[in-house]
Amino acid sequence: MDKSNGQSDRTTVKTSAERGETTRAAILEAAADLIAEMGWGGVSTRAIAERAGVPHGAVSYHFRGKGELLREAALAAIDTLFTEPLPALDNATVDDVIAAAAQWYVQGLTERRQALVVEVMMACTRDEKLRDRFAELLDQYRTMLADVIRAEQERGSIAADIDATALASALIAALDGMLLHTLAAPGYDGARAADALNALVYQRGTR
Amino acid sequence: MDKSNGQSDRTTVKTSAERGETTRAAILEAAADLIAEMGWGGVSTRAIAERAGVPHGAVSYHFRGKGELLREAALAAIDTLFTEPLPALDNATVDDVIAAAAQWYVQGLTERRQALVVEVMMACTRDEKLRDRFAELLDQYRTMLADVIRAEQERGSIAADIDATALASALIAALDGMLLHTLAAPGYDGARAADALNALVYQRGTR
DNA sequence: ATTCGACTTGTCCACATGGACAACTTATGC
DNA sequence: GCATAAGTTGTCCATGTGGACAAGTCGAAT
Repeated sequence: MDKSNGQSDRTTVKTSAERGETTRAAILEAAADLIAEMGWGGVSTRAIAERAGVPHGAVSYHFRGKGELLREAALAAIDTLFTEPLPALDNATVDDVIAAAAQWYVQGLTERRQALVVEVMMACTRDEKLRDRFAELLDQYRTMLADVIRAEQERGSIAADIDATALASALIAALDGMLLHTLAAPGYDGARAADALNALVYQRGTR
Repeated sequence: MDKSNGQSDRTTVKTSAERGETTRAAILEAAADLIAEMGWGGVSTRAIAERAGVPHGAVSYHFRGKGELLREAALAAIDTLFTEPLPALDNATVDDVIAAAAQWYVQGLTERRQALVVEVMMACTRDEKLRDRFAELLDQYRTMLADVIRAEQERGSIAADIDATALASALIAALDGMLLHTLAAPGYDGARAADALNALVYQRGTR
């Protein structure tokens, strides 16, 4: 992750520790890829190893088991996936958030990395450890969105009599739902749904 | 499905055809259960057979393969799952739909049958046949919701300058997203999010 | 130079999986 | 009655699976 050398290719010889870190990272990334591609339950450690370009035994060495590997890979991937497209949410508006999300869906339709998000949420249903750790992440994002909403309510662009936290919950759900439909149905027009959502949010504010 | 006898127990002897239909139905129901429980990729034909109370070989006999079985089971289950809680949408309001959905989520949190919906949507990502057939269903529901919205717009309870179809898309996504979060995060307050959604939809209408 | 420890690699195993199928039971049409 | 077709059941097999592990490689510390 945070190595200071330019070379990161697995074949480039470095210290043991560095080499280890590199293959470990490769395995994690391959795992995240495959979760999105095949679904949480459709991933095999062998497929992960193959995609990462390492022998199957390397997985056993670096991770305690499949569950731990998937959890770690998924949470790391989601964190970067969420942080990357929303770099500065400080002065953002709900409008920005919705737009960023919508654009992210469209842009990412070719690579299907976003499916990871839904896969993780469904996996949370069956994996308590994952659920606990993901809940933290989620709460964090919900709180951030609620703050954005409150700021806009003070500015008057969003009706003040709507509970900001509840609205944040509804909006996050709506965005994830749009992601879900975008992934599942080829004909789903996410951008148009996003516009409708925008219209709902701002219809009574002083634009 | 449409048998006229009261007895439907598998052990009760009936005609060959009836017995066949019964075990077939048992397999389908077990399959739908297990998809919701274990995830699309986590289901095995053996587990299905065990849950249905039939020997493993029965699955091979009644279905061409695992994929066909899962598809058929999932689509049938979803159809009843959607139709059942919304019996008469004819004179319904958006309010009704949101309320019904929210209540459905809470009620169903113990049995986790709703997870099936999300599992199917994710499976659509990887199964073209399933995607095509599910898209029809989805389109049907979206159209119905759009009609409800238009009716309310004529009555004036929903702002008329919002595109009904787009709003329907956004609302369905929001509801599915709320389902997703309700399933994944134990602390998620779906009812409150539903209220916020309601407030958004009706905030400018003449209640 | 030698030892040491971290990482790698290939192989092994016990087990689950999906699917096929032959041998059976049993209602139904003749 | 009896042949027949539909449904059932147990068993078999090739393949995939997760995990373990011993032998090997190689740089680092002494």
